[in-house]
Amino acid sequence: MFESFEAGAKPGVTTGGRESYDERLNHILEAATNVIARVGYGHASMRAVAKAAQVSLAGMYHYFDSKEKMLFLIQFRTFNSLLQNLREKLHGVEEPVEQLRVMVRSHIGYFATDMAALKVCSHELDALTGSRYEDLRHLRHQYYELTRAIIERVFQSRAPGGGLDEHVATMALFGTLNWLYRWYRPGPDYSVNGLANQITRLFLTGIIGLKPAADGSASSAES
Amino acid sequence: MFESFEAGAKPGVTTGGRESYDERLNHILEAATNVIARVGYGHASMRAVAKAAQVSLAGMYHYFDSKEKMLFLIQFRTFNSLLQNLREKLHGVEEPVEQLRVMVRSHIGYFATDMAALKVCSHELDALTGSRYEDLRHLRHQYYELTRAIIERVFQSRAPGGGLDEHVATMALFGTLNWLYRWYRPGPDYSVNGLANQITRLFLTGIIGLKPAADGSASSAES
DNA sequence: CATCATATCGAACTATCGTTCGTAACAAAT
DNA sequence: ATTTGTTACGAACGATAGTTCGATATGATG
Repeated sequence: MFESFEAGAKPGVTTGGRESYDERLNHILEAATNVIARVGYGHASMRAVAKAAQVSLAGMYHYFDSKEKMLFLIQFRTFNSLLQNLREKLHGVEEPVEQLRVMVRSHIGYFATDMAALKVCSHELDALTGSRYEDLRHLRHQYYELTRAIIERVFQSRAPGGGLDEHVATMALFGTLNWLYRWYRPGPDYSVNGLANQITRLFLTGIIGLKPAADGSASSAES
Repeated sequence: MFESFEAGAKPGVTTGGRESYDERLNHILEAATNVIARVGYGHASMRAVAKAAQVSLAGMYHYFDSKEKMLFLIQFRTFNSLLQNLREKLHGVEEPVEQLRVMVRSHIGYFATDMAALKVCSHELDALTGSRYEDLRHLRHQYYELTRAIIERVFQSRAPGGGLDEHVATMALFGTLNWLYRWYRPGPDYSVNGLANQITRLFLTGIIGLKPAADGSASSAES
């Protein structure tokens, strides 16, 4: 289904250089991520990426065939670790509301760790084409299904027959989370956990709803 | 404060042609909006816009100095009418919760009317530079302040001392609304009013909160 | 009719884009 | 030492980008 995004074309490991093949590729992709996050994929020239990565222009084409493949690698790796990250943190958590809190905190935490990568994944969704677009869509769909399943369990356990559309609710949450890159900068004002608690609570009970009981979620500050 | 975005450089009205200057400009901007919404500002070439508007490439530069100015005109006009639209619909509505409902319905309704324009305004926010960016930021800020004031009134009237951050709540709502262009297509499944009611309710009372009784009538959320 | 500003266009200019080619440096293997 | 495959780069290519220029057509004005 997926093309293996690095095996196959991957050359033998070079032990002599200071960096291995994978390390070098990561280094270039990281620089590319920052450039794309700053100026957008369309205006991010390969020359600018090469300069940021301190590699020659032609030298980059040793690691990927094209600019679009470069973007694909960035998005694929980011979405993969985002998904894997969420699955790990969800492990052992059974309570639906707590699963939702874990999901929100995981997403915001990942965003805080690598803002540039998540911005590229949120903002440049349509830049890929053909099979590369489909592969990414498949990954995104897994993330969507995981989240929607949590929301459905919250519905069933807390508000059966509530009348809210699960798809609308899920997309509303993704909208809130994917819009973070436009305004949220982690810092003392809004810590990751504090913001995650606020958004979770907002999504659960709204701006005039009751505060959910339990949970060590202090309203103004977090632990 | 603003540069008048059409006066000053506006030539005299030509009465002879089939279209006036303004009509012609609108026609070109409309075509440009559709192209940019489809392929993104970075990949939308002036040649593609010219072809879509059925104008020669050079002929477009009679209506604006540059590609960036073209994008500015699109965003400026869209945000202006979005803002004016909201102010009109808010006229005479006093109840905070109803004001919020009007705001959400107005935004979604505008989106349904001109999806391409609102997509361009949501997605190409950073493509402008310098004073043009500042002018747009000022407009967006007005829209933000208007919405935030409504949210604050809802807080005060329904959930005083609730502990939620107004800025977070406002940006969460904008995230939900600005993300619509990625998934929402108006139709029989989700009508504008239906979706607006769902999102308003979700924002007010969350996915497990109480359903607010009917419409503007007070739903006692205390206890 | 002559004049003038507006409106429009074909063609070309310059810059920059993504990409490729030929080649040199280097490490490991023969 | 020679071969081989990987890594890296300077230079250039063809395509396309935004923009400009000069000319033409047109309707209004005197």
